[in-house]
Amino acid sequence: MNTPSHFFLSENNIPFKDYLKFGLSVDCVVFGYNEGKVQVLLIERNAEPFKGSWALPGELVPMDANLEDSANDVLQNLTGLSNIFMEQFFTFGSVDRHPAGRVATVGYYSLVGSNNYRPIASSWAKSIKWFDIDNLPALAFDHKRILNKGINTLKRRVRYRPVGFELLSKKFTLSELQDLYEALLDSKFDKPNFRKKILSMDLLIQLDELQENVSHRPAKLFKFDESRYRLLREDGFVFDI
Amino acid sequence: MNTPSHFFLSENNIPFKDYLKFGLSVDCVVFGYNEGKVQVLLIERNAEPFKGSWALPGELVPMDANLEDSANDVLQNLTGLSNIFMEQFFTFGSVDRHPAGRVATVGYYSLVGSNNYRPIASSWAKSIKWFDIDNLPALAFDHKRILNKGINTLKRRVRYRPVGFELLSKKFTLSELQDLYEALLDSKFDKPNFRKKILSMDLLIQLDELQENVSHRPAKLFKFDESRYRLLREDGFVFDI
DNA sequence: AAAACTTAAAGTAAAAAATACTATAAGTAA
DNA sequence: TTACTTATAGTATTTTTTACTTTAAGTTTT
Repeated sequence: MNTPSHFFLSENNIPFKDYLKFGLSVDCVVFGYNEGKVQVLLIERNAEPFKGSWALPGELVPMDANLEDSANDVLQNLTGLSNIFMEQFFTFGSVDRHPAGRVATVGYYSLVGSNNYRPIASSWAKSIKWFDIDNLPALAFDHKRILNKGINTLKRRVRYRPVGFELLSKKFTLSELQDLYEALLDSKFDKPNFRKKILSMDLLIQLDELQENVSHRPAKLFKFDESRYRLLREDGFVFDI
Repeated sequence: MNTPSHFFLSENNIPFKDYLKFGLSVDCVVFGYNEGKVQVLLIERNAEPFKGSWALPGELVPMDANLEDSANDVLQNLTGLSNIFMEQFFTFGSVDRHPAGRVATVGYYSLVGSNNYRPIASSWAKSIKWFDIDNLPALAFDHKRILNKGINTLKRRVRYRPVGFELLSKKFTLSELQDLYEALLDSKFDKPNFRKKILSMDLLIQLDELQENVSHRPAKLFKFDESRYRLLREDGFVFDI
């Protein structure tokens, strides 16, 4: 552990092949949002080790797959969706984190719009379930640590990138958006001021539609203006809430 | 690549052992700061592949070493220093990124105070050299991409964490601090306003010492108040410049 | 030793942004 | 029609940011 290696293989006596003994996996923290609560999708393991425990969905990366492809596969199998927002956040590689060998795992988090998912109950997990992030079960491996890091990453990034929008349906009201941000940042905002701030960014498109089936004055629906966001970003604009 | 694995090994026919064929390495983006320029430490490779090319310092992670330990070793061998600020930023794992096998690499960046380093010229690299980040040579492997991602990470994080201080000597003047931030964020600040902003954070301790050997009025020296920063952070304070 | 020069550092005024609050609009339910 | 709920517009106050001016404290030049 004190001899540098792949640049100076001649200096030690360990052949390159002896370094190719790692496993590599991806684990996904899949966030959702429902009824004012931020949630995360967990599976109940159907295989040893930790059979029967709750765990993050993930897989060992196949030798011929890139990391993002592997993470996307996990999500696709879980939700039936592709093209979901997904971002790497940290890699966990402690020597003893996996009981069966040296396996490092790359953590991804993804955001699933509340009406857009359909968790697929399949044979490869005893069950799949959404958990509120403030009421989580015990988890297999070091998944608790991974999940916590994922939650912290989301809470930090949500302030400086418009990732929040990904958690809502395509069309949403400003109150829904505000509720989400209040849940994510655990704070309260003044309603008129929140409106002003969001609208002044010029990132929302107001639709010619109103909320339906509500027992009060219906709110206008908006959608996120993604192309405009890209444009603004090129000019150095930083989303900030 | 379409069959999830380490949770449901029974479902496919690939034994666990066949997944343990990855190499894992760490690569370090070591930042320094000198004469108004942000710099990075590169080595000239002394082994195949890419012998003679410039590259990021790194090593294959030994089977019994944690990632951070491995990254620390690299830095220790390179600079003779331990306890340097160091943070993981991204993991690169494309199928074909290493010509000799499937090797994923975890990127770390570290910040070295300008008077604190002594790059160690040793046998394990033909040479070691600081490069200004706006004047970089071609690099081995996918190290250009790793380096760019490291630079972008630094430039983003420097706004919200007081990492900038790590790049200066323990004692510094406000003008030096301002120059550094101007270099990192590539912008100019008004001097009196910069002073006010920094001092109002209450994160600096003013020393009873003045700058020396300057041909003009000497400035007061300050140091970063780390314990106070930790305290403030617990109360939810976020450094922001 | 005085004058010129350079950078540090304090102060002040105007502009902009964030915050707190009030008023009105537009729907449903009784 | 009235009460009720939430949306949305508007306004006034406070705080923060930005731009600029002045003074201080050293070195160098003549």
